[in-house]
Amino acid sequence: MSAMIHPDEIQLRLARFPQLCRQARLKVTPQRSAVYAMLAATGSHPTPESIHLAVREELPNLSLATVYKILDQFAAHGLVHKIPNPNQAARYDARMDNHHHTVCGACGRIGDVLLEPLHRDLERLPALEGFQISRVDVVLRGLCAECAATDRRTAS
Amino acid sequence: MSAMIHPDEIQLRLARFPQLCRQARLKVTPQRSAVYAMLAATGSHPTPESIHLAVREELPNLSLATVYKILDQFAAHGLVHKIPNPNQAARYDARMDNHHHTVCGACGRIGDVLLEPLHRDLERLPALEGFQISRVDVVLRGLCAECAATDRRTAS
DNA sequence: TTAGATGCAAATCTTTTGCAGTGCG
DNA sequence: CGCACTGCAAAAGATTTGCATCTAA
Repeated sequence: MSAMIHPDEIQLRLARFPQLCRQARLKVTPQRSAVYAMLAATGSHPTPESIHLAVREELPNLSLATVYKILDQFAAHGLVHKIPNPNQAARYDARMDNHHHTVCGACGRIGDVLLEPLHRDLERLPALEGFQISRVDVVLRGLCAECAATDRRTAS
Repeated sequence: MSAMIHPDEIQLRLARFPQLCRQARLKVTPQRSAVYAMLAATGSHPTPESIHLAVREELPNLSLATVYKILDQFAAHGLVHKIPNPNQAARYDARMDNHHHTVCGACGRIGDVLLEPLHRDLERLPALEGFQISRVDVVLRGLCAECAATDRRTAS
């Protein structure tokens, strides 16, 4: 379930970064570059905490508060995707296509699912009564294949 | 968008409450009854805080921690539905049919949307790779009809 | 040059926990 | 009567904020 990312894809994202910042009127700082690079390179969905930990190896003075600020700005300007997580640290990723998430209730792992057709269907729902959709978040909760297997074995 | 609830529907839910508790092996306490009654009677999606405030008029000693415990248990046993809200207090409702939510980015109001067909479609997605769905949360973010109108008027 | 960014520490907000006392079944 | 429940206060996270200092453009 955890996506492996093509080196080419990473390069593509990094190359686009300065331009994305300019569009968002954000200055290109070492901190922002490092955070973005870390996110662009991973297929996992790290928390601000773990992003901080990882980027700190390169920028030892980077503060957690700054990571939060940077992630918020990135999310607000559409550079990254924020996955709010009930009563736990939020998760972030740098994929910006329309994809959604599976959350395993046992191991907590977050996976990606493509649900492209969903958006088209949703936009013409009469039940929306004039609501203008700007983002659709779909979270599928349950058990990932592995935990489901363990569960079956452990079941009383 | 905010649902008006039939008095009959409220009665139906309340009548079912003791039975639901027994199934969940939860004792029927005044606190639990009051919290459930409050949720069953409202079409809004109150926070633990506002539930506490409302129920306190009837049970002045009710503590917020208890409200949290009760809501968690209710949600765990399927008596109510928890809507986790990014970096804000969670919201709860007592409707347990398969419905989803719109969140207005301007006024914060939460509305209900019925997306019954969605579940059937999701369950047979190959992309899930063995993931067992137990709950689907769909959150449509954007602007409600009223805020969208205001927005258009206020736009630069 | 200067508006915007950063780092630190303290504050805030939501939710959880420990524990003694209480009450439902 | 016993175990589950409650209330209180204190703790635990996650995230935000104030402010002095820096730095990208």
